[in-house]
Amino acid sequence: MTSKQEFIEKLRNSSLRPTKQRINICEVLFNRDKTFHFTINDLFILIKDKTGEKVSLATVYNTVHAFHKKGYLKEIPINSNQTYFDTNVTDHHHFFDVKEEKLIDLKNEDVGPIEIQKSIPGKKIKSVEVLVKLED
Amino acid sequence: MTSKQEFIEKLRNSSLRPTKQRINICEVLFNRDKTFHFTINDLFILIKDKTGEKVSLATVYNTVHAFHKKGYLKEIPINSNQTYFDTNVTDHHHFFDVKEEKLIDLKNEDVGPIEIQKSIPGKKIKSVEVLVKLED
DNA sequence: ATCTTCTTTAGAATAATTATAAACAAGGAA
DNA sequence: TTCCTTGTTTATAATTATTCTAAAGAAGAT
Repeated sequence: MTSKQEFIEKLRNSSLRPTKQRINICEVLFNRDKTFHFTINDLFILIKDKTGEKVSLATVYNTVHAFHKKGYLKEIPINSNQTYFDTNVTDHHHFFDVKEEKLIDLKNEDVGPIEIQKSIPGKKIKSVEVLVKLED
Repeated sequence: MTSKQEFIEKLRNSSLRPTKQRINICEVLFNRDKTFHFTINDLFILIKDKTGEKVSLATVYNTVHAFHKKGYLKEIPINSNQTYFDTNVTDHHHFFDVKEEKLIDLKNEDVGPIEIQKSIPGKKIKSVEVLVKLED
């Protein structure tokens, strides 16, 4: 459980002004036990439901992108009509249940080390992500 | 090099009528040495350039989806504004050069075997794909 | 030839995301 | 505090990839 005050400091330290909207979004996103997978629209609805205050859709987009840029959110590479984000920014992988359009975390141990044996001159590896699609 | 006649047979065997448009698309997609990564829009433009005949955008969508369904194309999971497809439908992985928005194949040997140690009751694994993002 | 079914097509509809520009709020300086 | 600058929010419009629609056209069977 992170206090409102801690979110304010975290935002300040990232040179993001701690607005009411951003603090609300922080509380919805980061006051959780488990990792959270969401789309912008999921979040938009959740904010209203959980905080009782409405934040405009544009602000949700702005804030999620700002948090992503600062490294507080991770974008999950799937082809879906909507973009998925993850509050777990550590190195890890995903199951994607194609039928139910649901993401499930895979711990790094569940996948084992992945050694990339090829390299591209002038480029370095930014991330290695495994997506395991599930069917019935 | 596959002949037009062979494409016609391939289409018939897949219960897809061999129309002029589909044959043109086959020639653009499958008469290649190397694997080919593309977006619908890439392909739309290429068809005009390579065959001199225009195929409507809707038909390109229809055909690519039909080929995908039949297993002649693979969809590559990246978050991009456009969906990427691959003519290499064998089990393999990708580099994605984020800056240049370019895909590069990774052979299975370049990545090594991936053992998924976790399973979800009632679900089976459909595919395992690794995406390695590259930066400068 | 004729008929049925599948396919193509242009254009409209949809839906996610981004841009715009005006109102507003934060934080600093006086 | 009050003023000022800069960053933020907001509703709405614009953009863009993709899907839908319905009419015209082509394939294949009879």
